[in-house]
Amino acid sequence: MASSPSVYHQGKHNPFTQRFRKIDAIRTALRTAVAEELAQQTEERRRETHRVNAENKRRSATAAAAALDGKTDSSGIFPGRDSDGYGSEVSISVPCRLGCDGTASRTRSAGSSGGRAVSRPRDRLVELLSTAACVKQASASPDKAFGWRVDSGDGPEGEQEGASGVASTCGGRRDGHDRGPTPPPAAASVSTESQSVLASAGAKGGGAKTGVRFLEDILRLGPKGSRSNDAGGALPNPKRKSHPRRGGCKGEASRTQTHKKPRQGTGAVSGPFSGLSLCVVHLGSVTNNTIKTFKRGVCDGGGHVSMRFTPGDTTHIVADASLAASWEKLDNYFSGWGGVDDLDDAVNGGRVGLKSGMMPEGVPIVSNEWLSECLRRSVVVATDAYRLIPPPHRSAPVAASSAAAARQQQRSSTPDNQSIAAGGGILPAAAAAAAAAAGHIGLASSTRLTAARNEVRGGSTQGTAGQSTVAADLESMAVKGGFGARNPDVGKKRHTFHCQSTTNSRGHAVNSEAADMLEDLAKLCAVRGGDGSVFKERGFKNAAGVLKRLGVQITNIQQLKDLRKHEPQRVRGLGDSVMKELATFYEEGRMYRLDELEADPKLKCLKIFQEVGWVGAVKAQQLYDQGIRSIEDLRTKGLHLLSEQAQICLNRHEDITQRMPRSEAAEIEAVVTRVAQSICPGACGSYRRGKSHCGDVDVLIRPPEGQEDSPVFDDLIKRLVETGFITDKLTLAGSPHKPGKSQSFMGICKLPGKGRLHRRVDIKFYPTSLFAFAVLYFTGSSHFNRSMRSFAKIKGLKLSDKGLCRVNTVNGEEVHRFPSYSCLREEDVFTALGLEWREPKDRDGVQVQAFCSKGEGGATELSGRVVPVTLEQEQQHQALLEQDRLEASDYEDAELQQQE
DNA sequence: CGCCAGGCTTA
DNA sequence: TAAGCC
DNA sequence: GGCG
Ligand SMILES: O=c1ccn([C@H]2C[C@H](O)[C@@H](COP(=O)(O)OP(=O)(O)OP(=O)(O)O)O2)c(=O)[nH]1
Ligand SMILES: [Mg+2]
Repeated sequence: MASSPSVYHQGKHNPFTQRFRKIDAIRTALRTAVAEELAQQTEERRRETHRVNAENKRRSATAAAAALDGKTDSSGIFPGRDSDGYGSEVSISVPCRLGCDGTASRTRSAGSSGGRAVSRPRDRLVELLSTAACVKQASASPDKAFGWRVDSGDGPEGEQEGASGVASTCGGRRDGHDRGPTPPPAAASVSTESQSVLASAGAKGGGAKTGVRFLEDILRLGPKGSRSNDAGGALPNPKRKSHPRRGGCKGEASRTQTHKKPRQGTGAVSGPFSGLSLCVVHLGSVTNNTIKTFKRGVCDGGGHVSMRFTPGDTTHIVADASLAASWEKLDNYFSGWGGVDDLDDAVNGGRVGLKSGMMPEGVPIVSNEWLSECLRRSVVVATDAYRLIPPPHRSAPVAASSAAAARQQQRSSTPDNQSIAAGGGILPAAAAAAAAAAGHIGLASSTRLTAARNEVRGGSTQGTAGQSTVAADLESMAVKGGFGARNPDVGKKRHTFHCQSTTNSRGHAVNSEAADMLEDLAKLCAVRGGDGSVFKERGFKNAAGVLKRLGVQITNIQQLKDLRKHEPQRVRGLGDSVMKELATFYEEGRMYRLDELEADPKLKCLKIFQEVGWVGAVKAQQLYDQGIRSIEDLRTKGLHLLSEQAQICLNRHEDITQRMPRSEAAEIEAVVTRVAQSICPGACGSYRRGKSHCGDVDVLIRPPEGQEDSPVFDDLIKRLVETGFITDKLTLAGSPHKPGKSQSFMGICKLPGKGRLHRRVDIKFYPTSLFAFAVLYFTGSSHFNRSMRSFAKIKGLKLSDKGLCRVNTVNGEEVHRFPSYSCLREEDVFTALGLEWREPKDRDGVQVQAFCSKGEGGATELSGRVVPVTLEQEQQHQALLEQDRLEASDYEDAELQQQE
């Protein structure tokens, strides 16, 4: 039924925007004279700033040098320098508040000993984070390259002191073997960065192993398996029935094929490709459109093409040739994450082996070129020249930590939801501060947090749950098969899940083929860059979503045209441009624009380049212009063309382009929060939204109670670096700590032990007063954020991670900003905006609630009440309600708000 | 034809 | 200021 | 690219 057209996706289709602009002007006029004046001043200040900036620029190098003088920040990592005086005054003797367990005091001493050793934390950090050297070394010897230890001659005793101090504090139990049964082969050469870092750290005194032990201690997954907080680990997974997908494996693909294709019954046909049953891997340059083309050709020749692997049936696996270089991707692909952005098991209850489950031996893996050749010549060409051979050693995947991981697994939903009655929400800043001081910490004190976290959310176990379903027996196979083993908690099932893919019984399996193609189109728009590319990308993406959510299988362009005429709401977002593509799609199965873009070899390159972090459309084009054509080229001859961050990302490319299973994100979160003394709500981002796989881990840290200004963050990062957990720094902002300011670190980390991949991690710190805004922001999704901010905007407010402020604007330009409302809890922000609370899991761009809706595909019915499916609907609704009030009270509303 | 979130680092 | 990222 |  009522599908849920997204009112907001971009563009000013918001009916209230315009109207608001009028109000905007009026309101502005009505603001007090004081405000006006202030605004004026602000404007003046702004100009002044510009002037000064310009001047500074002129003084360029000299100025920069001058700015830096006095401090030792030669690396420039801490642009904040000492001028503010915080740097050298930071006390690190008490890094954080006491933990709740006995370890607190020990840790504390660790902190202080480290502090003593490093009398100038900032300089230390600078040194530790100095990547220039790392990068340089990296190209030389990748293995050790990223040892953070830049042996700038600084006090080695500082290092080791720190390290040994730390070690000793944890030394409560230090038994003999640290590393446990480390397989002898390659143990030395394979030593991870963290080890090497620690090794060098400890070399002078403690010995590497002590250091290593430290991290393991933090993790509590040392050899002895001493674990920590697990109490209710909730390991056993409720077995979940996977509803056998309905019918034929041929979703709509065949449907569309029916158009032109006389394609008839399967196997019986005898053609050049009869007997061929291909499993096509949707990765790399093999796109939806490619697959479609393959399908068309092979099916016509009597063969069969699927994206699923069917043991005993599949004769060949076809994958992008470039995957041979990064086998992890294939591995990951068959481990269960389809690459299909989490329709999410978190919601659907586990999609385990989306593609298949695992990958057995014996079936040849061939490059897509083979298939192209076959199609071109209409014969089955010999595969010899096209075989993709897996690397011989495929190390056994890490299974060790999975138990711990599982324990962590199910959290995500957070504390701060319990709605509070009235008064609680918005307080004047002063009152808020008082409240906070009085202990009324809105957003989850850590205890509250843990409690809340432990409650298992609906089907969230599924990461583990899903697979447990049928999985057992494949375990062995997984290991020897060499393929999808890496992720122990990913399901493996055999003949299960034959059909059926990304959606569950209900709703949106519909139109997915067209939708997928539109998404590819979106991607290519982004890759190509240029003016408005972001919006084109979103435009296509949005259109894809609209189509998927339509709830009706479209087989004919006329259907859409009719809808457009009679129920325009349902197809909002499908404009002329998209309709044109859809028309050809439904008529002949092609989107010309897509074909064209995909045929462009340059775009293929650009797309690949842009998979590297910090390489965007512009840089990619430059690289191309320089004759670079592949990642390999980039590595061999293009390094110097890349920014420092891009170089790092390139180095870690194969690892960090993989999304990680939720369980691993949980482990990473655990390390960070533990080192930080659990002063935090933990991971946000996709993790908090309950996704089964995360692109990175976004950890939020808050000040310990009563120590608003302790340098927790710097301390945390320092330790994570020393410990070898953080292997690379991408950006660091806001260090050293300044009261009331946020800080952030973006970098790369790696869990200890073999078989681990490097992962992207973002760590942020916000003062208590901003915390609610920070959690909201950092939890996302980005679409949700844009949407909410957009909503705030039409109400004359500006929402960001730094607060929610009333703003005065003139012609859309901000002219004055009032101080932020105070919101102590995430929920308060919703309230302040007049929006209903939304669980993190419901903050993904789209629908999602296949979860609660047992019943329908469209709007959700929950306890008799219709719940808006998208924020946009909510907005519209709210906006309508608000409209009158806004109009009526605009005047006083304006009054109501000024102090400054 | 203007707008599409807002803030931050790096070069 | 542009490019890139969250 | 879609919307108002
Ligand atoms: O353009 C953006 C990108 C991100 N964010 C916020 C929301 C997002 O959830 C959070 C973390 O960003 P990230 O890129 O990690 O996204 P994610 O939602 O965590 O997804 P992924 O699993 O890809 O990390 O930062 C934005 O507000 N705007
Ligand atoms: Mg993330």
